Formats: sequence, structure tokens, C-alpha cells
Amino acid sequence: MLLSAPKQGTLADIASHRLAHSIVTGELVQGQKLNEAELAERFGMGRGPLREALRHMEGMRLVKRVPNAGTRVVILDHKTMSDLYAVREALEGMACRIAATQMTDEEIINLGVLLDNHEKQIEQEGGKVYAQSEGDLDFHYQIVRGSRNEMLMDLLGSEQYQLLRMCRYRTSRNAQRTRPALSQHRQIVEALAQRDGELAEMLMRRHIQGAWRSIREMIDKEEAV
Amino acid sequence: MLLSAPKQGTLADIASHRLAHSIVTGELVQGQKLNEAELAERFGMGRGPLREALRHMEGMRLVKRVPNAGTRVVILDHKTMSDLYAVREALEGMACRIAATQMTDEEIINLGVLLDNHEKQIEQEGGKVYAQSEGDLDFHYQIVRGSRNEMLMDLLGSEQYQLLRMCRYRTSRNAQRTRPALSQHRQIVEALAQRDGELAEMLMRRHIQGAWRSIREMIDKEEAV
DNA sequence: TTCCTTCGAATTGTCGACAATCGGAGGAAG
DNA sequence: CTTCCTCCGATTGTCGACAATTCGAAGGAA
Repeated sequence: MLLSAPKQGTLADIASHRLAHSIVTGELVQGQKLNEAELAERFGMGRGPLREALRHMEGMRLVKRVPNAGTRVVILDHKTMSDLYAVREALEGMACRIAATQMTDEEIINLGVLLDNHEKQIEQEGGKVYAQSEGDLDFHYQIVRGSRNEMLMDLLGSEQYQLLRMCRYRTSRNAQRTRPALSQHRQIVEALAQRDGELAEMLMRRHIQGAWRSIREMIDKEEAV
Repeated sequence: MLLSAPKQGTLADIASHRLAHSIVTGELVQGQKLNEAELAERFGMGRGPLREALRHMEGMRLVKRVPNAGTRVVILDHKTMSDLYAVREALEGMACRIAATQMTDEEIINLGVLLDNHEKQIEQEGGKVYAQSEGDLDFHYQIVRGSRNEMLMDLLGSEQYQLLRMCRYRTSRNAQRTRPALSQHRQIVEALAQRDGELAEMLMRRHIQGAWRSIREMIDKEEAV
């Protein structure tokens, strides 16, 4: 998992994770106002740690805060998602290009194994797309790690990606894209194995563009209703 | 200015700005441990708001925090800066390409005017590089705004750029690059005016690569001492 | 001398109470 | 009936005190 572990540590850290999870899964609805006292009691802590966690959420762009007027869950509208995917395309494209020269042979092989497992999962439990999403995020994150760029790992990893996960969670019902996505992943691994950074970047960019197109179509269809 | 205004608002916001400023300018030395009680008193506030501000700084990557062990000012080492400039190249390159199709004619003209002022400043007070840095950041930020991508504006604007400003501040003494930088800026505006996104992106990427090379050489020279 | 243990001061983490501010209900004037 | 003002409840912002934890120093044993 990408958001695991820190069930220990300061209360503020715990609150951060619970909040992020609640927002990503939609338990806290978009645009909903977050009442500090109520949340603090639900989490069994004072308002101090909770406020720190809210500040953290603000940095992650999961909430918007207005002084003296409370904080609200961010609203993932069309433009926000579009912007997100544009940024993602640029960053992950770069990560892929660099990873082609920086990853070890072993890491690339492991990437292939990851995809094998991923394929098995799809065949076994065809409908369970959530696992796919997680696996997919894992695949992307492994490549980002391969770039050896700490800032990129931060930006695309634990922090910034919560927004993407939120986006995914909302649109995880349409599973029809898992197959082509897996195929594209394999192409990317192939390019990495051949140490062809330019090709790997191009494939990754197209892959992300495809994902965005798929999501956009789904949203448009939803909004038509 | 990019970090102006919020001298009003919550104490936590004020503390955030004062902290960011102190860190960027080096008043708070890299790696220095930040004592909450001491800072709170210096800012004339309780530890509550200050802790929120520290959480904000953590999100900006200006400090590192370890539970139960305090927070320290981040250390801008060679790799961190390298990673930063790599990310910047990808993001600002993208911004530039999109801006070429999204900016209005008026905005591009204003960009040219900005450079004219910038040039005058250089001629008038040849040594004052700080103004150059600010102006330069302003130029880059105007282009990012031209991309109409809110996330990019967030990433490269008020938030993430503090790290870059910190980087700049340390290396602002070597002014010899202001001239070629201005020239490259003009080339970029030219490409934008011609609505040539690909060229604009390439020029911006080279411009940033050049800036990084300049900084790296300077650091290497410094480390040799 | 060197290493380990123990203790204590300093610092961080947390809470509850108080002050400041905002939004809305309700009433008065036009 | 509308508009504006006033007041009140609710929520956010802030503080001071207390609990928990860590780091380092002092002291003793090998």
C-alpha cells in the first residue's frame, strides 16, 4: 500500500492519514465543510493536533481553507483533474526517461514481475478494479523511484498523489481500461529494458493521456445525466 | 513581490511567511534546529499557531520534521538542487508550451515590457542582483500563469518556489549570468509571440538548464575551498 | 580509560478554556 | 414586501498549563 503504516506517531500524523483516507474514498464528500470540534471528537483527540493535520491536508491540496471561515474538502471539477493530468504527464514522462538510464536491471525485471502479478489479479477477480488501481499506482511509483529524483518521489508519491487517488476512486467503476493499460505498461517496461529513455517517455505520456481521455469521457457521460 | 501582503490574517499565516522568509534568506541557517518556544516568543505568539506554521513549512519542504525530536531547516545539498532543477525544467517547459497557445496578445506584450523594465534595472544599478532574481521569478511566474494551469501555478508559484528562491539567494552573488538570461528571456517571448509552443518549450528548458549549470559550477567552485 | 546505566532538564505533544470572528435569524424602517 | 441593521449562536483562532518523550550529563563498574 502507498498510505500504510503510520498508525503510530503523533496524533496529528494519525489524523492526517485518517483524513486523507476519508477524503480520497469520498467518505467526506467534496465541498463538505469540516467541523474541527466534531472531527476531533470522532478521532478521539483535541483540536490542536487536528488543526495541524488540516494544515497538512491544505498542503496536499485535499482541502481549501479560508481564515475564520473553516476548511472544506476540495472539489475535484473537470478543470482540476485536467490540470492534474497535464502535470502528471510532464512529471511522469520525465521520470520515465530518467529511469531508463538509472534503474538497475534487477529493478526492471521486478517491474515485469509486478505486471505478471497484476495480470493474474485481473484474470482471477475480473471485477475488482480497486486492486488494479493500487497496483497501477504502484507500477507508476516504482518508475518514479527509478528516476532517483527525491523531489519527484515526493511530488508524485505519498503527497501529491492523494489527489490522483481521489480522482481514481471516483472513476474506478469503469474497468474496461485495465486491459489496454496493462498492455501499455508492458510496452513501457520493454522500452526501459532497452534503455530507450525517449521511447519510454513517449509511451508513458501517451499512457497517461489515454487514462485522462478515458476518465474525461466517463465524466462527460456522467454529467449528461 | 511574490511573498508580499499577508501581514494580516491568522497568526499561523503570519508565522508561515516570516519563517519562509527567514529560511529563504538564510537568517535561519540550514540544518539548524528550530526551537518552538523560542520562535513563538520571538514572533510574539503561542506555540499553537507556530506549530501550524511549521507543518506548513514541512509541506513546502523548507523544513524536515522528526516526531518527538523537533524540526530542522532543510539542507540544500547538491542533489536536492539538481532534483529541483530537473523538475522545474519539465514543469516550466510544459507551462511554456501551453502558454504559447493560451496567453493573450496583451499578456505577451506585457511580458516584453517586463523585460524592458528588467533591462533598465540592470543598466541602472548593475550590481543589485536581488532585484534581478525577483524580476526573473516574476517573468517565469507570468509564463506559468499563462498556462492557465492552476496546479502548475500552485506548484511553481507561491508554494514550491520558496525552495528555488532559497537556492537563488545563496547563489545570487554571481551576477554574470543576468545578461545571457535576459537575452534568453527575450527569445522565449519571441517564440510565444509567434505562438510556437515547441520552440518556446525548448528555449525555456535550455534556459533552465543553463541556470542550473551556472549554479552548479559556482557550487563546485565553492566546495573546492 | 571506556562503556553502560540512570537520572534530570529541556523540548515536544496534547488538552481544555477563553477570546475573536463570522453567518444567520429576527425585527425595524422605508 | 424588501432592505438593512442588530444581536446571538456557532465556529474558528489563540493561549497557558500539563503530560510524555528525548537527549545529554553525571556517575559507577569493568
